[in-house]
Amino acid sequence: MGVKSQGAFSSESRMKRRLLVCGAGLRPWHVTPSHSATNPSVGSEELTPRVSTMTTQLPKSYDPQAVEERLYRWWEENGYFKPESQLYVRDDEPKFVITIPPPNVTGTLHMGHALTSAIEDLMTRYYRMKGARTLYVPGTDHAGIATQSVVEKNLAKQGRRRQDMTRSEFLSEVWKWKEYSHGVITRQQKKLGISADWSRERFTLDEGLSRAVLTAFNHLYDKGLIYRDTRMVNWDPVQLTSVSDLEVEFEDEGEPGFLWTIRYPLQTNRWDGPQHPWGSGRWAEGATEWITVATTRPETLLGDTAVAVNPEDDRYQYKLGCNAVLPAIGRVIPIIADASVDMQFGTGAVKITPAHDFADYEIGKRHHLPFVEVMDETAHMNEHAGPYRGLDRFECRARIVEDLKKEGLLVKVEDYRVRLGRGQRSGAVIEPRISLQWFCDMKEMAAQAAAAVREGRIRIVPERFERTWFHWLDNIHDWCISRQLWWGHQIPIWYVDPASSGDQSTHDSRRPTQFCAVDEAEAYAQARAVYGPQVKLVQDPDVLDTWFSSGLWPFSVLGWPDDTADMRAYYPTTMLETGYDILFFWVARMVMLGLELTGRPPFEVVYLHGLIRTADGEKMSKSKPDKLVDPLDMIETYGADALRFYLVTAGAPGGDIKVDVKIVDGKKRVERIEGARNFANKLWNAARYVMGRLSGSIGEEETPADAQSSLVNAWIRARAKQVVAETRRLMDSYQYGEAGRLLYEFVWNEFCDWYLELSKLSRSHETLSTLAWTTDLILRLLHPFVPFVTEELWQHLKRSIPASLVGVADLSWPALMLAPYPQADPTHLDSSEVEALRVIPAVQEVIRSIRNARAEHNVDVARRIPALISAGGLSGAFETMRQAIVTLARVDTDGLTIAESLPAPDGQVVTCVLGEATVYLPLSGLIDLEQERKRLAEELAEVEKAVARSEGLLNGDFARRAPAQLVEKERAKLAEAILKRDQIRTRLSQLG
RNA sequence: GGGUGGUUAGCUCAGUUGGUUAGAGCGUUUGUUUUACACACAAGAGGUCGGGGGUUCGAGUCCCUCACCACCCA
Repeated sequence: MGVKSQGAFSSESRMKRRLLVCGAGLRPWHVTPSHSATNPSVGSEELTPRVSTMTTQLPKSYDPQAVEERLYRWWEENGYFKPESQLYVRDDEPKFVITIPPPNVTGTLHMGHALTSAIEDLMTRYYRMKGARTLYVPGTDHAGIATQSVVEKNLAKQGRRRQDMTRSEFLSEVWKWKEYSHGVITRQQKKLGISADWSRERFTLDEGLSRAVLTAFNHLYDKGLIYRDTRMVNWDPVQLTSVSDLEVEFEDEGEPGFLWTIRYPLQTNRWDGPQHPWGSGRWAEGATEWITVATTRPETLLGDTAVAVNPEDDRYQYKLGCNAVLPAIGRVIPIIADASVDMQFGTGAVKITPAHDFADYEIGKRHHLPFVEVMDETAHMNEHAGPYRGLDRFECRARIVEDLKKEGLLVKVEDYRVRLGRGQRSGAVIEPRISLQWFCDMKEMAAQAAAAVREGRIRIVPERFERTWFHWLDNIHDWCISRQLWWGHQIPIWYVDPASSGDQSTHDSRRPTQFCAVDEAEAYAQARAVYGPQVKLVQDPDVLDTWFSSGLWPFSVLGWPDDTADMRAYYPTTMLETGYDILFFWVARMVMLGLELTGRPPFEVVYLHGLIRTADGEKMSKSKPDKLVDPLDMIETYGADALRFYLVTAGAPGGDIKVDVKIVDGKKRVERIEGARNFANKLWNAARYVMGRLSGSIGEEETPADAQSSLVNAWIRARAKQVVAETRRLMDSYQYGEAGRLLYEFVWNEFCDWYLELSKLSRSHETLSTLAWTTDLILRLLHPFVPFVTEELWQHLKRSIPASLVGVADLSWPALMLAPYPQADPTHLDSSEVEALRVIPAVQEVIRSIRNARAEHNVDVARRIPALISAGGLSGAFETMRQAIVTLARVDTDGLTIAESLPAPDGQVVTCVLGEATVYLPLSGLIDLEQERKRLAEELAEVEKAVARSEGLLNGDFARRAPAQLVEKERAKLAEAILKRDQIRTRLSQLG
């Protein structure tokens, strides 16, 4: 049975050829090796028809550095990453479109980015090979705060400050940085081998994407979803900008701090206020009544406008309605009742600072309290802070505590864990601050986004993240979208300059004082229609939150808001792949904005990967250089394929990956990446062997197939079909790690360890043909995981295939990356394949048991030993496989006896009972019969346990309730165990 | 306070409709320059799947509960 009949695998391959667009003349290799088909002599004394295993000119081990850059350039220059260049496209395969999560142009990429790239490119290459029209859109994000602060830090090193420059001067510095960082990032991604269409690369501040931002803003503004309001926001006093809730980070345990308990004097009929100045030590002299509050932020008391207690709190009933006198300031503030006060916390009375605390802000609004701001934008105390004016907030805290003590107002100080919010980028302690900002109303959009997932229009993988998705969207807050930065999309709102509008109009509240437009000209047109030609406009100086523009990414990169060919062809996209840490930041916003602006979910599937961590499970950071792993380092050390294979197989979907780094001789080593590197090398050498066989094949092709090699070939074909089907199943259910591991084991443990070894026994045309066919298949299967080594080998295979074998595998494609992914139906195996799947494992078991016995008894590897196999129904099969047993178990050719039933030989014999078959190894001089008895007795005990277990199962409810198939299986198992048991018993009785 | 995930071999981790005797890599033990590969080959050792309870003919897998760890949200 020839290999050419593997129709199931190649039938698709000639579908839909298209002409190559460009670069067809380029070839992916430098050297032009000529294959001189030397035919080394075969070991003469061996009866085994062992054949030449000469190598080609391929180096003995895989050298990624010699391959990767050249191949990448070749792919790219030929346009193979472009969907237009695809040669294998199937009508029944839906398109596959994925947009890269645009990395920030803040510097370089880390392992998280490498993981992202590895998975996304795996997906991309897989779908491309499956015949889906495939597009992977690359790009970068301007990353407002993050990039601006990097550039400001760089400027600071030169002693320069943004504040001393004009906006456009500063921006030109940022653009310079952007160019630099963009170059670094794209180089890194290319080193990883991503098959992204660079001709479609985008940047969030591009002209096109900026227009998308303007259009989106205008749409939302016109719909009334964007509004400006004075509210309490998270203020970063270092970056000098507002930040959204999501950009504030908290330590779970809180940070070490103090809880200060302070008493405020009450106004009474005997004491109506301080008679002495603050700091005199006599400020509260004469006061008789007090109210005691606890706080972690004593400096804010300067802005207190009330003290609140719980209305249910009996301790304070009589004080309600009294007034307290605020230390330092002397302001008279009321004691009020509010149900939100926690009676258990501190003293049960809390100071209320409506302008500097989120909770107090709400209380302040409920009770119409004055809002007194005591800090400026840099978190220094302002003119309302009395004697503390000009001090930094922390310095002020120290001073005021000291003064309170001096005035006898400090009751106690306790250690306390404080939950501090810090800016995600700056690390500065966030200051709640009242300011005028732009907000986006999210309620309706969030409901739509939740519905899209609930109704299955968007699928989240792994599914468990749906719960957090719903929880966040169902509790959404309005989004503060303005940032007080220079780097970003300036808010498209123009205000009327009051001086230009005439006195009348400014008092006319029906006239708009701000205009939203897509550009200045349009804003002026609107304004002139209201105010006449003399009106002057000033654009809002703030920029939009970066996530506003990246929220448009899947459609803005395709040309939205224009009706472009790409929008029509590739939107909605298929896949959004990213880390779970930006599910809210980014994914949710894309879904909300996509639904709102395009009316469609921007993608069908959200695949979330985990985070890269150190061996201790911490986040990798530059502050822990020993545990930090640089992907470029790893590529240099192990190759891009090794890094990719590791990242994809290291964990499960959505699971974090801990990278365990060892430093050996000053070099960082990661064992698992090393393992992946070894795999690439294994693959390299396996293919090298195959190509050696192919190039040495002249003269071999006439050799007729023998029964043994036909069986072996049928076996690997059958196994390959099973593996192909399983790989596809796993890939199609996003279980890439499982698929990678499956292929690893198939290639290493079956193809290399058994099939290649067995193939050495045959010089038939069929064997060569099967070698070529299987190698091609394996390279295709593995290509999405390890694109470089597979492409390189495939190109060599293409060239080393002899004329007599052309057509065995479809090598006509210009590149492996453009060739079809294997397909197979493992339920349709021919009879030889079914037989092989039964027989070969039994042969493997025989060989393994003989090897095991040899090792146990320290038989010299070179020594050939006799063996007698009492094979039962397998005797025919074993006879067929005689040569394999002889060679792989190193059995003496003349000393191998195979029969249906054989008596145990006398003397010192090792017995391997395998079920149907029993192997006897006469090893005189090496066996201690007493020990042999003991070993067999142990085996007997074990098999008796198995028999008992099976019998128990079959006599119980299992036989009645379990599926018939399983019961049948169990019966077979029992039968085999009984057989084995009886044979061991017989043998033992023979041994006495 | 609410939620999610984790706890499987010395280490790092797989194990997706519950179904043989629970797997891999690394490490480890023994042997081997066997003509593709020492980044290798051959043969081993190593696990009461965090504790307890339950459902089931059958549980690493489903349910309850407890412990510890991590993360997310307030």
